[in-house]
Amino acid sequence: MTVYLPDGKALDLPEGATAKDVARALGPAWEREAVGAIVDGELYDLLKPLPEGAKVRLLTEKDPEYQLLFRHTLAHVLAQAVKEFFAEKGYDPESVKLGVGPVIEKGFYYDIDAPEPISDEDLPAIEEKMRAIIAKDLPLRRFVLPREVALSRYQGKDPYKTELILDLPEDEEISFYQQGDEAYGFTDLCRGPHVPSTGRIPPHFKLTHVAGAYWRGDEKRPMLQRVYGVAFRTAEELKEYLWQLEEAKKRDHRRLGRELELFLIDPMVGKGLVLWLPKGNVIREELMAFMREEQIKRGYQLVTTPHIGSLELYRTSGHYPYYAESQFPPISFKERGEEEEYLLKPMNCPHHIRIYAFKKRSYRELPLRLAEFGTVYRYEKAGELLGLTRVRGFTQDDAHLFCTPEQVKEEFLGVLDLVLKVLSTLGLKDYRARIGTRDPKSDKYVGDEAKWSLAERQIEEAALEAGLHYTVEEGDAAFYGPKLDFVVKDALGREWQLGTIQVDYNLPERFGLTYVGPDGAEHRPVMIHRAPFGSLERFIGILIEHFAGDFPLWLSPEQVAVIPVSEKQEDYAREVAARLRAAGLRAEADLRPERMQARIRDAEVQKVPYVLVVGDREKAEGTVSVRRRHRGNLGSMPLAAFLEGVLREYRERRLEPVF
RNA sequence: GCCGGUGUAGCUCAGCGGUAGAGCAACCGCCUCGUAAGCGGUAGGCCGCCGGUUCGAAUCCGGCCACCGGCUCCA
Repeated sequence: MTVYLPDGKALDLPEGATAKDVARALGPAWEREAVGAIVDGELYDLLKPLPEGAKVRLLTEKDPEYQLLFRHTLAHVLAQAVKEFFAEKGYDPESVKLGVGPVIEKGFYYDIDAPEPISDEDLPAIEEKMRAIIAKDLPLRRFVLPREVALSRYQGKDPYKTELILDLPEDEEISFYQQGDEAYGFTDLCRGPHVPSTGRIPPHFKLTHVAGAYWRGDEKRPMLQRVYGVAFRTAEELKEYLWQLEEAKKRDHRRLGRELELFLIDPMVGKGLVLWLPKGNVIREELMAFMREEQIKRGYQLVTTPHIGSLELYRTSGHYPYYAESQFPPISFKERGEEEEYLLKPMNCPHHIRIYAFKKRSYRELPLRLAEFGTVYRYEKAGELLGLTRVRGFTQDDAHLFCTPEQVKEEFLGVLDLVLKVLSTLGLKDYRARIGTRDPKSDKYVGDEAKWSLAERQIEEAALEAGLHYTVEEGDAAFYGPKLDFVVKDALGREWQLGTIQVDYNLPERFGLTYVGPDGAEHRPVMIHRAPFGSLERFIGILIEHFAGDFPLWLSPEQVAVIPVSEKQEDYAREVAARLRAAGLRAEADLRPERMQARIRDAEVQKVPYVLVVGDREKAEGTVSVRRRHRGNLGSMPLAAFLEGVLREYRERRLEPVF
């Protein structure tokens, strides 16, 4: 057979040759250094036979793909170590059954059905066994078995592997990787790729935690134990990762929320229910004021609707009983003889729809844009709740745009512009856009296929026109329509959906909405659901982590702290603070009987953007000594000059300080 | 909801069968101070809740609750 090297040179090799043979042909240095190969753009190890005519580029430990190889092998080493761990406890190694063990972002995991729970305390012992396996430098071998033989290895012993084999397509090769030999080693069903021997795994890895994980992600199936690990090429990378993890924990919005007194989640009030403290509420109010301004500029009208609605309303919309599992149960008065039942509102759209329907609408009124900071309640599963990012009661910056089919694209683009304005105003650059489409195999969607396709096409066209980078994810649509979501990661790498724009042809149909067109006939409007922040709770949670608590001036709960050097300047400090407040700023004089240094420190720790230190000199001259958060003393200036600058920073919602 | 872990003062944590501790915060007092913690004192606890084992439980066991890490779900 013939393969081609990156420089175009052909290499003749015997049939069934691997990248290892390529390395050998290139000389002893390559034979020693090679760990894998890129074959026709695909990552191969040294063990898998090359296809005829392949373009082969060998990889060494310097190539980034090396990480994928040894992380994958580490998963196998982990599995072997866990089997040994339980064997030592007196269990039959066969009683440790294996699910899947893939490579993930910074490392790997393996899903294991163990005879008894694995706890975090077991990890050091397992890790030690892994290091021993690596030290033995067990060579890896790849082999292929016919389906029947492969099945017989696992049937009656390991139901997970059996199922994996049964689910492989008929024409797929069933490969195994063996490290070591029959006497000492481990063999796993695996498509690879791997490093050529366990000794090629750098020792810079660490088992991090254990968690339950349903077999194949299905909550109706057994739960396996997932052991997670991280692994890097160098000790520095591992150290850096662990350091970053510590730093990320300091940004955690739950921690900062308490330290900065922003919000409280009190079990006595109820889990997943947020109490906004005065300081956190400032952030909410500022964000709402910002959104109100933007919406009014863009022709929205504001409405207010109640927190509950009749069950009939949600039966019509389809939210009930479709989402019954994640709703607080209906409020019923049947025992008092009243038939009517209510639902704590899980969505605002039905209320807004009824506002649309309250009178006959003309095409001249469209698009009609109804906006509301609507608080909704959803009964999220207890184990899902997380700080501000996953709660049971939250406020959406919700709006529904009712328009003609012809107006959909323009309206969608208008909303997209608003979402991007929100993201840029807050400096959120690290987001991804995701178009959620309908999964044709699922029956959770309402409405006919033609309308779905139309809506999906319109979203994609608008996204393309706006030059947005996006991914399309099938099955991520709402039950009534496809959507464009903006997704960000929190400090610990978890993804959260913030803004969303949804095109909906179905709810107008279900509610029988119409408008009178220029032709005098009745037509069906289209709805766009949208929430640029998504939920204020989640959005602020993400903002806290994004800024690490160092909010830009316009969002800072306390914007200026005035600190007199000693008691002698208290009157001046009070006067300065009063002038700032009169100008609309959030300013306080700190008159506590602490040393000036201590009060400055407190202001820093509380992340107040500006501290004005005033002593005898400032008092005499009518100036203030300006100190910027994290930057230190900037020197003195007239109070009027400071005020002018800081007001500009505030009103323009600047991310960067003026001083 | 499921698997594993953790609950000690407002916060961070020590104590892990024998009368409950520290630092910070709070409160009181002294110091009157020039850009990130001045000094001294006082008070603060059903050791998450309920039950069990024990002469004796913060400590061991069980149940419940809350939280943490994942999984599942997310209009």
